[in-house]
Amino acid sequence: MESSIIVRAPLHVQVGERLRELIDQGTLAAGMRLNEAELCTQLGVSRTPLREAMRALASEGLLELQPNRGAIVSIVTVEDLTEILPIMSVLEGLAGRLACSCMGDDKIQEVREIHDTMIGHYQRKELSEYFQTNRLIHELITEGSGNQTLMESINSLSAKVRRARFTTEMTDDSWARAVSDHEEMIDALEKRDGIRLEQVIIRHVEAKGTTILGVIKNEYAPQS
Amino acid sequence: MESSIIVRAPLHVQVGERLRELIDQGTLAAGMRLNEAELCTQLGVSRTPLREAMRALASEGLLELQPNRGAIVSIVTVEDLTEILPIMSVLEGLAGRLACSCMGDDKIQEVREIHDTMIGHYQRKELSEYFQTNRLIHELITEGSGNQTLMESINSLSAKVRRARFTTEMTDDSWARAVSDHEEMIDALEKRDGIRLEQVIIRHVEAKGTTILGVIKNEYAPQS
DNA sequence: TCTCTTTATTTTGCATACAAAATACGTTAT
DNA sequence: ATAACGTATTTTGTATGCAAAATAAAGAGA
Repeated sequence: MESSIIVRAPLHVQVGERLRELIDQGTLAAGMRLNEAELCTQLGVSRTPLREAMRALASEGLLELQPNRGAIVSIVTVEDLTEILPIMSVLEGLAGRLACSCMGDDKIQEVREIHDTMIGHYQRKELSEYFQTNRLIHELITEGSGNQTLMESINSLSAKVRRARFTTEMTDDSWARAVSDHEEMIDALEKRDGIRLEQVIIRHVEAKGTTILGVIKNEYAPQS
Repeated sequence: MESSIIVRAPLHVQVGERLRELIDQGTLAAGMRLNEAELCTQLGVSRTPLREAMRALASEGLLELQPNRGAIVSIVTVEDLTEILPIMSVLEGLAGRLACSCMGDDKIQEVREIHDTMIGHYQRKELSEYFQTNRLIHELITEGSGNQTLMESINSLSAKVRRARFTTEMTDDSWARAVSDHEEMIDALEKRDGIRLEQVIIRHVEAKGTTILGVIKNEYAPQS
């Protein structure tokens, strides 16, 4: 009787995860062509599992397959973001509404603590830490919806937004507004006011989207 | 100089489409195990393109891959529908809101015509034709959003709902309500009142969801 | 008769080999 | 020098073969 059998995941799954990492961390940059043979030697696998993994990533939108011409790391365009952000908005809103019914008191308490931590980072102008805790809050609320499908949808879209890699520098004004949104969010969550939380999140994410798109346009034309 | 070169799609793509059809039409029933060798002879291809196609379908959620144990046609459970329907609701709502800004007058006119046709089917109690035109309206509005990502999300979820294959028999009451919702929808669309259209669609789809889930529960316990 | 073990068969996972398409390169002609 | 053609090389697409895992089957012991 073996007690610790390590059932290692199929190769193509491992390869898929590895590719995801490489894309996420930018080693495989957007627009880059993927050479199968090259990747094979690099990952130490044959073409079959690599290709299977690539199909999977392609149908998730991370890769773009060009018939007889290989695959490139898909590029997240401004147009893509313009499409994605409104969707994120209503989906995260829905997650918030559901979370108000589904989350346990302890989980809400947890969000409250992270929220307070985030406020501290805001007051000390610790941008990076602020973003990290901010993201954590959104993730906890998404999880809190208790809706697996919704989580997956949001995560998939969220990954694309992150891959866009814009330099997010907020103005004092938009930052203050974001924080005030979050104050209202945690309040609505603690009162389990789903409708209100949904509205606040929708507004909040829409504003965030506007900021992002604004920043990106500036990057395209920074001299203006 | 060849003028009509038919660039036939890669095999694995063709296979993927064929599998999708087979699953959609129920030839490959939910829960059914897929034998690679069997499918290969049946489709006249080797295992490699078949397997690649299967990975792709799996990451779209149509198949479920069990390591070393093959693939089964994924089963859409009541829990899945319970998760999916609220998402459909807000996504279709968003599509409606966007459609009010994006659709051309001619397209709206087209929806109006189909709407009137649908009302005719309702009055003559032509259930099947009613559903068909109903679905067409929802699809046109989704398209009308001009948001490709949103369309894909909705279509993907919508496909799962359809695969659940419940017997949709509406009561006179819920049918009347659905029609009245549609009257309000076409009105809001023609007035390009995005906010109102969004609200109506959300309510409408939620109600449809309630009906569906109700019906399914009855099927599970029909004697009650 | 039932259960557990052992063996045989099927089925999946991976690697390799071959074919076809696309790209790169060099040559020739204008 | 440039453009166009043809060849060589690279790269992708598909098929097949072998190994490992899972399932089915058969047999031995209780």
